[in-house]
Order: sequence, then structure tokens, then C-alpha cells
Amino acid sequence: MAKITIRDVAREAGVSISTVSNALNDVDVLNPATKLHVLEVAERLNYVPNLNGKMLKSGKTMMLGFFTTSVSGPYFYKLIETMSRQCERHGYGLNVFVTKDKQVIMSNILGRRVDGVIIYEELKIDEHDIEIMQKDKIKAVFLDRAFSNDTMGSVTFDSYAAGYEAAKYLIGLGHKRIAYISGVDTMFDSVRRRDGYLAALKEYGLPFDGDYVIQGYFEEDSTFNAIKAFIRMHASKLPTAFLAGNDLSAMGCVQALKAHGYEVPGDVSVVGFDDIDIAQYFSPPLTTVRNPIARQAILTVDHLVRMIQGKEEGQSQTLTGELIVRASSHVPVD
Amino acid sequence: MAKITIRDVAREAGVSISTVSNALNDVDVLNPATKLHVLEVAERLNYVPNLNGKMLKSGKTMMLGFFTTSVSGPYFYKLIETMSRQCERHGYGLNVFVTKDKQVIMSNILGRRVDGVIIYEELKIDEHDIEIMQKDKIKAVFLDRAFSNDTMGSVTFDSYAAGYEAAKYLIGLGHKRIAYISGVDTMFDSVRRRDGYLAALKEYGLPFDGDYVIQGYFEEDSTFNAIKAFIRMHASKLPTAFLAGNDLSAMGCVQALKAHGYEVPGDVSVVGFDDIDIAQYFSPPLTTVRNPIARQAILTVDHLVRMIQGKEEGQSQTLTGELIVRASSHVPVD
DNA sequence: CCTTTTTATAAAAACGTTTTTATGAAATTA
DNA sequence: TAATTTCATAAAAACGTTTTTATAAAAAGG
Repeated sequence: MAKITIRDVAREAGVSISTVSNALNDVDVLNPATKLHVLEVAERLNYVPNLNGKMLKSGKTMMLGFFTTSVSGPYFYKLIETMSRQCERHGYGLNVFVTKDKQVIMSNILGRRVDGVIIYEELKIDEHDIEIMQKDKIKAVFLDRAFSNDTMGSVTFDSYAAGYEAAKYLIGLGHKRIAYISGVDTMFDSVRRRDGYLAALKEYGLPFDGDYVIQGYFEEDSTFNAIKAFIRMHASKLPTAFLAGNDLSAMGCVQALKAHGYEVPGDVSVVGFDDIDIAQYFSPPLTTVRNPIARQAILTVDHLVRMIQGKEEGQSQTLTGELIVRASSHVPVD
Repeated sequence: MAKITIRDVAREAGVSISTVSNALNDVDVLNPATKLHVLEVAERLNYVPNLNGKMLKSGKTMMLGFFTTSVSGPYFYKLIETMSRQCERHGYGLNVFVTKDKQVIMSNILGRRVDGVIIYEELKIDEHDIEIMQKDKIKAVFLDRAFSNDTMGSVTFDSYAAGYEAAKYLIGLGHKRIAYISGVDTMFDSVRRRDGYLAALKEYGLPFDGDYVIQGYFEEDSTFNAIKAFIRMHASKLPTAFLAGNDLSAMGCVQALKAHGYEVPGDVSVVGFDDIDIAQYFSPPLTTVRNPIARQAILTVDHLVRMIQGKEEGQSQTLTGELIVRASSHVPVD
């Protein structure tokens, strides 16, 4: 009683395998009666087409690949859930690969396990890899960097502008000592937000103190620890505001400040990025620059699908943030 | 310049395709010189084997499938990241399917897109589906329910015991009015935690009030709203403790209480389940029953891989929680 | 009523691999 | 040296589909 194939259905129904295939794929070239009969037999035998055979022959897997080094945090799961739903809408599945192994990534992409790929992976794919992908006409959309050629697509968030806007907002409130909480330097978004922050400082003539860029890894708990250490070091003269590279680190920062007896925003203001779902329920509700994650997810999938269908060439789309002022920021006390 | 295949490599190297295959797959039957030459040519042509051809012929995809209806929240991304890493260790990839469409699930499973499946999906797969999977000798491990037969595996968390323990702990502190914040009734874990809680109430002779089971959907923000509504309704006589079905809802509950001016644990105690990473950094740090997610992930993948290798039959494994007492719970004030 | 077109189905080729079987040359044995 | 074994490689079959081509019967046209 091995796995039944199209051949078994054909034999049982007394027709050829091409007839079965046509019946199942709804190619209307068959006598309706035959088609019905075949379908009935297939149903009775619980026949399910083998996808590997199907994929090999058709050259299509009807799967999109999402390659990422991490799925931690609200940014990713919002992205993944929205992309998944959007894929389903187009008749595709989404294959999520969580790996840092470039070998794994490239062999899955070039080996055609998926029809198109979405890549978020912080610098690991280099120019040479991209060249190889171009030669193979791989359809790809990047989420963490923009492209100027027309074979690769990208849908990015303008993190530089967001960093600049957030810093400008704090400066506008009167803050003079503003610290930045970064991720790691391989994360494009972290670096660009920081650069925007630096640009604003410069524009308004505020001095930049190297100590004021704190590594928080974009996570709540590691930021919590980093800020506690920072507070111990700078207790005499704390910044009046922290600009955190994402909402999670903003939350960790707030917790650390509270743990040391500081009030937010009474003593210190904290601003984040992304506007993840929890941000508005946090205590205090977070001021943040909204990153339209769901929109990014939808645009990405739509763009990739159209690229696969040959309806569109790769293009760079940039989404801009929106400053959401809530309770975690205030004019400085001193 | 279409995609190059094993045939192109063979032609270019002046050998047969079987020789190329043997060289690439390291079958030591070849003259070392030939093998080296073939490898060199393959490298030069940037040959990457087509996975669909490979999968069809070998009958193996070297992929495990994870089917889930949601990836929201720390429970899932911890699970997914850990499972991914563990898969990689075994030479497998992890294919994450986020869908509620049973048709999608079944056709991917029965169509052999993956070599084995891990299923978390709250009641949608019924006995009949399982029967079909058994007939097809599908290797599967369930994360949300246990099995007594030996074709399906399961690695579950003993939520009933966890609910019982947590409630008993609160009762031991002296609490008499304890509310439970549930997910939805299709979630096994939510229901079992609640049943454990009810059992403890009964055992210690505490009355059960139907109003005291509040639906929070296992999310922070919806719980926040649900508890606010609950507080408005029951302001005169609030429970002295909330047992939340998971840490996220515990956090939402705390935020809602704070928003209404209650102190935790000063006025009200709150206890959660899971011990997600943030729990210890939350303010106040959460008392919770630790759910060994990473261990569940690793056990699951290991078990499934051994089932695929034929080294093991499906079996039910149960993990037990551990009560972690932190600052969010206290003896009642009245 | 014979030829052409249409219709319905079957047969065969193809997708890109791996694996089994075949083949011929070299090495070993008798 | 003839017969056997070993070695290295090639040829062919197979995996389960879809798609292209072929075939036979029925319908239409003159």
C-alpha cells in the first residue's frame, strides 16, 4: 500500500495518466463525464499529487522564500504573518529560513527551492552573490538595502530620515544631551538611524559624545543591562533623553531607568522606533517613529509576485516613518 | 544562457552525468583525478544542483515542516528559532507554514513537500485527517496534544499541572478571590491551564464565579482592554489575584491595573505562564510558571528526525513547568 | 459517400536528478 | 596466455508530474 500516484488513479479509472492530469488541473478538453469519473476515482483513492514531481516538471514551486538571520521580536513576526497572508492571497506559500549560513541560503535560492526570495539578513549577501543571482535571473526583493539596478527589488524603511526626525523632535523640545541606543553595526537600520541622529545633532550645533552611543542589540533585556551599566557610569550627569534604535530597546531602557529610580518622562525622555503593537500600551506609552511593517510586508510580496510573473522589473521602494508622540517624551527638566 | 544542469557539467568535463553525480555526492568509486576535474568544472560553471530534481529522485526533501496558525509572541519565535537551529544541526531545513487553511496544510503534508511535520494548530486537524496521515505513514509530532498510538509523536507541556500549581500557590498565599484570564477555547493550553486552576479552587473549597474567567486572547493588548472592562464592572470588589493564561496577558493585565491606579503586587497579585524572556525584566518582574520552550523545540526536532530515520516510533513526551516566584505576587491585603 | 475538421483520449517526451545495470579496459589469477 | 576479477566510467532506468504529439473516432462539409 505504497503512496498512490497519478498512475494508480489512471489504472483504476481506466484512462491514461494525461487524462487524469487534465481532469485534475481542470483543462477543459475532456468529456465532462470522463472528468467527473476521474475526479471521483481520485477522491476515492485519496489521491494527493506529489509536489516534487509537479515542481520538477512545471519549474514552479509556488513558494516564496524569506531568508532571515532572526525571527525575534515583534518586527519579525508582524512581517512574517503579514507576508504569509499576502502570499496565500496570491496562491503562494511562504518558506521561512532562519539561518546565518550563506551556503544554505545560496543553495536554496539557486537550487530553486522557491520561485522568488525575500531577503533580510544584515550584510551577509555580498556583491558577488548578488551578481550570481542576477546571472541566474533569480527574482529577489531585499528588505534591508536599496538597489539601483533593475533586477533586484527592495522595499526599505527610510531609517536615516526617521533618525533625523526623532532627534530633531527631541532637540526641539529643548534636549541638549541625547544618547542613542544602537543595535549592532551590521544592521543597516541601526546604523542609518544613528546617522540621522548624528546629522540632526550636527545641524543644530549640539556636541557629539562617543560615550552616548550605547550598544543594546535591539533587544529588551540586553538593552536593560546595557543601560543599567551606562547609568552607573554616568550617574552624575545623565542624558536628558534616550533615542533608542527600536521600541524593544526603548522599553528595556525605560525599565532600567525605573529600576534606578528615574521617572520617564519626568526625569528622562525615551523615544523608540517602529511603533510595535505593545508601544501604545507600555507604561508610559512610547513616543516612537512608526515603521509601517504591514505595508512593507504587503508591498514586498506584491512586488515579488509581479516580478515572477514578468509584469514588473525590480525597483526600489522606500517607506517613510511617522512620528507618534506619546507620553514617554517631554521637555527636559534642567 | 539558461540554468546549467548536471548535463552541462558532464559535457564540459567530457564525462557522463553519472560520473558528475558521483563526484558531487562524494561516492568514492571514481578515479581521484576525474573527481577533481569534475569538481573543478562544476565550480567554474557555478553549477548548483536543482533541488526539485534531487528531491523527486531521492524521495527526500531534507526539510521539516512547521505548521502553525500564528507566529505572534515570544513563545513562537523562541520555538521557531530553536527548532531552526536544531534542524540545521541535523542537516535539515525548517519550513514554516503560517496558515489556517487545512487544505493548504494537508496538501503540503501529503504532497511530500517536507519529510516530516511539526504541528501546532489548535484543533483544526481532526481524527479523520490523522487517520489519513497514518495511512500515508507521515511522520508527525504534535505540540499541542498528546497521542496514545505509536505513529504520531507529541511533545507537550503539562498545562493542567501548571494551572493547578499556580492556583495552589496563590491560594497558599491566602488569596480567596482569584480570576483566570483565558485565551480562546480552541487553545488546548488555555483550557487545560484553566481546568487546573478550577481543580485547585475546588480542592481548597473556594467558590467559583463564572465572571472570574476573562477572555484575553493570550495577547497583551487585547488583555489590556479586557481587564479594563472587567475592572469597570467589578470595581467594588476586585479579585485579589489574577492568574493569566500566559505572560503576555499577565503583562497586559498589569498595565490595565496600573492604568486604573492599582499597584501590583501591593493591591493585586498577577501570575503568568511561560516565563518568556521579558518576564524577568518586566515591572514588576513576573511570577510565572516556566514553560521550557527551548527544550520542547529541541526534543521535538530530535524526535521527529529519529522517526524519519526509522530509529524511533512516535511517542508522547510531557514537559512539566516550574513555578518561578518574582515580585508580581504577594499575600493579599484584605 | 469520401474528405476534412473537430473532439476525446492515449502515448511519449520532458523536467534534473540518483541509482542500477552494462561495458570495456586493466589487473590478477590459474 | 586464457579466464577471471577488479576498476572506472558510461548508459539506461527511475522518481511523479505536465505538456506535446499522435491516434482514432465522430462530426461536418462538399
